[in-house]
Amino acid sequence: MEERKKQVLNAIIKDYIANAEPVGSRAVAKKYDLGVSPATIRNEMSDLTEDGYIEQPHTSAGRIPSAKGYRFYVDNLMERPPLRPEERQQVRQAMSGDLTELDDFMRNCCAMISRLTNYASIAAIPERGHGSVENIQLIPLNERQALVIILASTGIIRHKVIDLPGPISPAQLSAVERAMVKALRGAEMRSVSYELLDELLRKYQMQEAMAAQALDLLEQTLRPESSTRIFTGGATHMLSQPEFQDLEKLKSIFSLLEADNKLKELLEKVDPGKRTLTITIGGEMPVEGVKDCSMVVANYFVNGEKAGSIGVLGPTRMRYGRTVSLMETIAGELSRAMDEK
Amino acid sequence: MEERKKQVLNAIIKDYIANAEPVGSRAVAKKYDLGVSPATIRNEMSDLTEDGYIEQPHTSAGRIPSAKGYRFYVDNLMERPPLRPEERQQVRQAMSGDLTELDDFMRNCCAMISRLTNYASIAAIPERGHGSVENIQLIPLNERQALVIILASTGIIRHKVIDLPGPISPAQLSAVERAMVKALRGAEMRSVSYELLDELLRKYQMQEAMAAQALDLLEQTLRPESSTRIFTGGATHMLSQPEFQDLEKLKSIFSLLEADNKLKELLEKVDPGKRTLTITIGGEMPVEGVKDCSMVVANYFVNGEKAGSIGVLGPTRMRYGRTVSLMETIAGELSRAMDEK
DNA sequence: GTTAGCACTCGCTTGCTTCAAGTGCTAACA
DNA sequence: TGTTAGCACTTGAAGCAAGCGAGTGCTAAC
Repeated sequence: MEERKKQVLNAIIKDYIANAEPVGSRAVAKKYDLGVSPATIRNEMSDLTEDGYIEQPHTSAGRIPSAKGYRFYVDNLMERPPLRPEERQQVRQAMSGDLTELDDFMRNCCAMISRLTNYASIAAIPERGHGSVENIQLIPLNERQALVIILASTGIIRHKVIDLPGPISPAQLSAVERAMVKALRGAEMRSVSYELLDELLRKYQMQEAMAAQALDLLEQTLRPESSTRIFTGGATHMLSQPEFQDLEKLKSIFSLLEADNKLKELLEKVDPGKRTLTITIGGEMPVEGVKDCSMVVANYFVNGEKAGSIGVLGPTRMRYGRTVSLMETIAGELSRAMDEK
Repeated sequence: MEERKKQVLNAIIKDYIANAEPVGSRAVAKKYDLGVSPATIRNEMSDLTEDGYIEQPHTSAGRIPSAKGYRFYVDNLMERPPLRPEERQQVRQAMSGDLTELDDFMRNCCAMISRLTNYASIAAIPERGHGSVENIQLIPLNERQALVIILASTGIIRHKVIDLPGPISPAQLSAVERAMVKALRGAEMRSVSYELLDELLRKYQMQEAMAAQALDLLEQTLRPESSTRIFTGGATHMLSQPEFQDLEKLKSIFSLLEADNKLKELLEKVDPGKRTLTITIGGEMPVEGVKDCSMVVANYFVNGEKAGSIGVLGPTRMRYGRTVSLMETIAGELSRAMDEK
């Protein structure tokens, strides 16, 4: 694409992101000093429309960016302004929270993101946690129930009340506990599975009955149905976006944000995978009802392994550059906070 | 109030709750068979308007109930239809969830309420829990941190990672644990405080240094800042209420529902106290921004002591009777579920 | 005390006009 | 050949008047 076309596209997108109103040739010529007249801009805009980068809501209106236009902008034109000191400060503060109360920590993190971006935020953490197993404790509650506590190397604690397969004395339970610790200390949290434990326990030649009990315990604790925990924040901000004055659109956005399983699916589908960050724009969104939205999702890592993802959901008219800068910083800080311990 | 006036008021409120549109004299005469003509109804309506039970949006419209009208309705006219079997079934199912995972249980409970009412739901549980202390465990994580686990008689488990006042060996910690259990087993959860523990520990003549440590532990665990936990659900339903098509109203409702501390305050102020249930209507609402809303809040009890509250937030044009029936049932079932253990 | 009748009020809808923004085309210009 | 000025044209939004209809309040008769 010729340089001037890029400049025109850039001007249109910047202006539209700022004002949420169709941009005319006159406005481009006036505000963004390209050294040419509105008529020339009009010609460029006509070309850009033909190529699908911008659209006309109706004949007598200016142009608005299309999904393709945003995509080009994000890939080629966008600047990534560094965070301002006070913003960096807010990120730091959220990160200084107590990691052992992970739920509160993540909720707080979402609140911080929404405060800084004015968009909705979504975070996912794997239920099993990450890092490696540091300790396992089995605490008898009564004859038929016990509390399993797994301490991860990240400092995060998982706990779950489980039903015992049969009456087990505290002494027996403690023997099971010792065997489990021996077998699993140092293992990767995410790799701790029914199968792994089966293998390990056989290796350590636990007696058959006890092994079966331990397996059952662990399976209950790590049951896959609760494989991801979802947090959201700042949905209210959506009400203030001029493109979401339409109640129907709001309904579909809010019902998505209230449905954890749909959010799970969404986050999985837009996951950046090995990369740190991914941007999904409008029609690229993999679920219905939020085709007018964009997402910026970042992964964070513990020991080089993906530990979770966190993102923002906003209108396609999103301040991409700023949001990307923020999410990159946050993901980096999150990785650091969890690695450190 | 004369019988016929009551009938007219009842008819107007019922109709307005059902259709969300001003009710005219003709409609009342036609749909609700009072055996008199529209003209007579008009006279009654004129009186009711004068007395402030109903209002006219403008001259040529019908009447809508005022807050005073709703209040009279709720106190004198309202019927409380029993739950339908399938509704009762849904309540039962939500109550059959795992109480030890109290957060999930309450979230699920809120979801059920919102599904049945189509209003937003709010629940508060005291962080300290209720019932009495059944067991306390201190688990060393490292030299400077330990995990405190408190098992309540309700079957609910509280846990918290605390920073130790100084390096304590596992043996020492276990001595502290034994002393704490001895001192506190059977005590009321809500009464477990710094002061009580101080007294108890002295009685049991723990050595000074260890007592100080134990006190510090417990104080951290029961720190008052986290005194109530709030859950919400079904905010999306508000978007479908015809009276909340106005974005500004929605904003104030949603921002309230996102602010846990404001919800805490709200629930405290509308608390039924000793009674099971309270209804707060429109202008009676104690916080700004939800003066167009009503709330039905119910308490549930463990051993005759208030254990928490749960309620719905909807438009003043709420189906009060139905909602009251539902909330009474739920509060009853909640009390039962927590008492049983 | 109740009712029929009727004039009156007032918001909502419809259709019309006007306005302003912005385009696309053409012809002139450098 | 690329750029620009000029201008006719399109179209949604805003403003306005007329007509409609739901509903009222009053009066007089029952």
